[in-house]
Amino acid sequence: MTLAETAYDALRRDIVRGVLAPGKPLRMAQLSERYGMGFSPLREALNRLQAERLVTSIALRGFSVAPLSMAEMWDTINTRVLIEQRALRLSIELGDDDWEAGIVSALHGLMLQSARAVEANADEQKLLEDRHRGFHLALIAGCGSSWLLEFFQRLYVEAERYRYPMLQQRNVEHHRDIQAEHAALSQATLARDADLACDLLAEHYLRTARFIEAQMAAAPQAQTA
Amino acid sequence: MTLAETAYDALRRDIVRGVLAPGKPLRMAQLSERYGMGFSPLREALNRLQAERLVTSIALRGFSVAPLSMAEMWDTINTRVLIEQRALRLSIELGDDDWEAGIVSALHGLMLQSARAVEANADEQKLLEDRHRGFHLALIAGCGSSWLLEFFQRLYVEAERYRYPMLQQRNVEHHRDIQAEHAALSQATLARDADLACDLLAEHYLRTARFIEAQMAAAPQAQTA
DNA sequence: GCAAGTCATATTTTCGAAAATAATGAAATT
DNA sequence: AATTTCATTATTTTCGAAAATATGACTTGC
Repeated sequence: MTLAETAYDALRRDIVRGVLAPGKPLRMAQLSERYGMGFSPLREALNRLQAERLVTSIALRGFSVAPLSMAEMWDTINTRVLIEQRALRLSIELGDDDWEAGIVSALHGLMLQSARAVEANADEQKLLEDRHRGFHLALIAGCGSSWLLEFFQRLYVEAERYRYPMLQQRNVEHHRDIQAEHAALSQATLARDADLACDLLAEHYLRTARFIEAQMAAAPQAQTA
Repeated sequence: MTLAETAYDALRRDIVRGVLAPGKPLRMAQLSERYGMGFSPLREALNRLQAERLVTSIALRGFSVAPLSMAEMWDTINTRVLIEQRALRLSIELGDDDWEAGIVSALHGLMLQSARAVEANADEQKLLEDRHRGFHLALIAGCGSSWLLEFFQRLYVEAERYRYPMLQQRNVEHHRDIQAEHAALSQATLARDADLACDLLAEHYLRTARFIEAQMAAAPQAQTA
């Protein structure tokens, strides 16, 4: 892997996890020391991240971590529902045996990890997050549209920034609820019931959004610092 | 404007217009001479373009112009219809006086330019293209969603790559048809008839796509070279 | 004849310094 | 006291060369 790719991954992770707080200016000298490399690979990573809206920049005044806001969170969730409902319908219509197998496998992996993650360390957290994305990706992987899949990835990362504080929670009941939703969603999808699956998907995301909004209202400084 | 921004604009224009053919490898030394600058600003531009899918890259093997295909054109058009129909419905629901004024103004400018562009030089072509994007943007500018607006921009640029050969045509009848569609679309939107406006929008894009497909079948080497 | 290894060349990637620009603060002016 | 000017410092942006890696031709052994 090149240094630029290393920088991209590291910056992305640190931004999503809030280690680099929203709005924080990213100075080249500082980043160079933090990640142990010269300016070139860092600029390269920052430019990619800017195109993905995780970073903002003004010419000759440098980069900073993109800010967060409740309005943007709702926009992200609503757009996500639009994109994923369409992709899910297409997958249900077009999906083949491999697509079905992918869902079963992803759900299985997610359940295993989810059971373990309540008492988790950082590595297990990351694995759970990967499996979670893997599951939602598996649902729509049969849609046949590279644009829908790309927009899914973009919106997933953005949503992850808002979801991160929630992931830190070790609430057993909450984990169990989410697992049940995943199972129901997977079941409706495999039964090729598009209307039901789309409803469950929307409800799944809206529930999360409402939860985050409530949490944010209680402790707004956590993320929008 | 920084050199990196200059490079970004120039590369983008040359890719969209097919001056740099799809699939063509982009060698740093070559680009450096062509655009009269060092590697740094070029890499910066290429990274942004890669994130926007106008350019592909493989680590240590450099960049190349992203390829075109009929399958991808249809994916682009279909996704565009999804995004813009949603954005149009939201605009019709939420749009204020400024939004309405923007549509009237954009349509007016487009008509003026369109009448002139049949006998056009390169500058008028570019102005027409800007006005065309301006009009479609004006229709959905009231939607209140930065994600929908960003995806609109992304898909517009991609579609422009396919549409470019068509733009070269000096067919008066064809221009008149397109103008009529724009007028009808604008009218339905301002009348707040969401269902009709969405139908007209979809038909507008599908007609273009079918036209391009027919043209491509007749002379496939023009773009997919 | 053909695969695997080896060297020379072409190309990308990275660094470190120089150039260009912005931010800061002190002195001068109104 | 407030504003402007100007130098100083901090920071980004760009360049040119060095390092790292890929490519392709050529040889060698089978």
